[in-house]
Amino acid sequence: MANFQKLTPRSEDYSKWYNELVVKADLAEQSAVRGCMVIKPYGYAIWETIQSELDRRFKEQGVKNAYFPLLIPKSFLSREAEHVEGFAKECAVVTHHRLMNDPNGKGVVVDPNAKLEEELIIRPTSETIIWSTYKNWISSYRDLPILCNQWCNVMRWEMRTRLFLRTAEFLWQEGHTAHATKEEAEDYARNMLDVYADFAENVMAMPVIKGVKSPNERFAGALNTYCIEAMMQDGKALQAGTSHFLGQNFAKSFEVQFLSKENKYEYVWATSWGVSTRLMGALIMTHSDDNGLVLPPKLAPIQVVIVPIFKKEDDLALLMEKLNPIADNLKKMGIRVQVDTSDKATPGYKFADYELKGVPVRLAMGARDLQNGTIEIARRDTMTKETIAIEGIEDVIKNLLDEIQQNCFNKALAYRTANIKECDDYEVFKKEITKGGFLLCHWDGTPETEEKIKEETKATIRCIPLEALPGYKEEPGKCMVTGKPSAKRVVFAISY
RNA sequence: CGGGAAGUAGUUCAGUCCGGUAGAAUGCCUGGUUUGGGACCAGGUGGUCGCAGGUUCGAAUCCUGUCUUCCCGACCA
Repeated sequence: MANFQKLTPRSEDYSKWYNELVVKADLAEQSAVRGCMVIKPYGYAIWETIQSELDRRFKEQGVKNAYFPLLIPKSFLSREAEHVEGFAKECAVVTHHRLMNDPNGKGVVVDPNAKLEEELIIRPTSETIIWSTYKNWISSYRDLPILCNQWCNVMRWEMRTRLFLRTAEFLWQEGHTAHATKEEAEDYARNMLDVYADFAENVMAMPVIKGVKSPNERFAGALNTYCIEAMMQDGKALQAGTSHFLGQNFAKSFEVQFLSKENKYEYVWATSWGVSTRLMGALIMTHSDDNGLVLPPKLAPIQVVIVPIFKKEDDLALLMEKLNPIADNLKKMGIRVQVDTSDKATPGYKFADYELKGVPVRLAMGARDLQNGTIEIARRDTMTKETIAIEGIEDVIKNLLDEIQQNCFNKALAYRTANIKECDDYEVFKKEITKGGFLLCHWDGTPETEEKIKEETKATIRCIPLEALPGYKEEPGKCMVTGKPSAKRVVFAISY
């Protein structure tokens, strides 16, 4: 244990161990550029898996990928009043297009003669540039719907950043759709929420609550914002994905009209939806433990690692005679396998290192196993291991991966269930909310009450659930603050 | 932008109060012994002490200024 420098989380100081874990796990680090992050290769491999799984689901919905410009003319952003209000405070602005040698001989300076006539904004989101483009793509009802998505980076100059959860630059996908009718657009926004929820629960093994944002928390320029909310291991809420029904706001701002079957000009209806590298933060904070990352198998870049334990080259050769066929069979079954034959680290070091990286299943074989015809199989989620016969190991592993995937989800769901309570008394609420977890409360539906609660407790309405949570009934009641009537309970929590 | 803290080896930090040869652990390199849970021994590499002034025979240490980072608020996917 001599070399094992502090990885152990001080659970009460979650963000600190989280940073430590991530850096140690070779996922990402903060770069010299304020608040931007460097995602290291192993971390990026996780992001690539997220991308490919989501992309497949988008395409099933008829979505096509496209790419739009990084720089947005300042005037575009100001076309939609609420939108600019929401983003103006966090925009990076390009003002010049050239550098020159410093006349005083100190490196380079901005050339004052290269000032742009109109400043350009580095996209914080692409609604405006995309809608200015859609104007040229749409003239008839036959052009609709347009279902586009782009994978890109965006920049929001936040006051304070937090690795993965709120970096100045982040990677994401943003979908932007245009529809002929209100109903179709609303359905689409709602439908995308289901795609996100399905991905979160079945791929990331992260239970989420599907809901609607209150007007206060709504996206700038949207009529309705759907979201999925997840609970992290410290009881705080994290918004993991959003889908917005934008109405005709952007169509009107950018003059996007189409000629209907009835030969009338109408404004198109819009949606936008996105998830970001924040999902990587969600992944880590949902499943990881004191030993490092825990990855659900469907997202693990390495699903099975095989570690031969040997002293000499000859021993390794004997072991590989047994291990190579296993590795080959697993690969044929579509399982991502890595065999670590390196002699540069001891087995103990390798074990700990793959645990840090969250590899779901580890196989180890040494001289002892070779004699007995056995192999050691260890699972990351429970940190248990057993020695079993080599025969039929492939099927055991396949089943085990499924079981681990399910167990990750069950564990997270059990934690969430244990930390959700109903609350009808505001004084009790004030105390309970500081302990973390979600509180289901009645709310009178007014922004004033929500604002008051936020000021007094820092808690916000995470969402108004679309359906009753498992084990709860949807029923009317009275607002816990004002006593006014409420149709159903909403989810309150402290959020990231 | 308010309130706090910190900048010293690749990394984590000690040394600063009370000025006097630049330190530890870890990492990295070499050699040997090891290898079933982050091995051990020996040797080696590695720092304009954030930057700029000032005080002093002498500054990592004292003084002034400045820059940067982190934490807590306001803002947010």
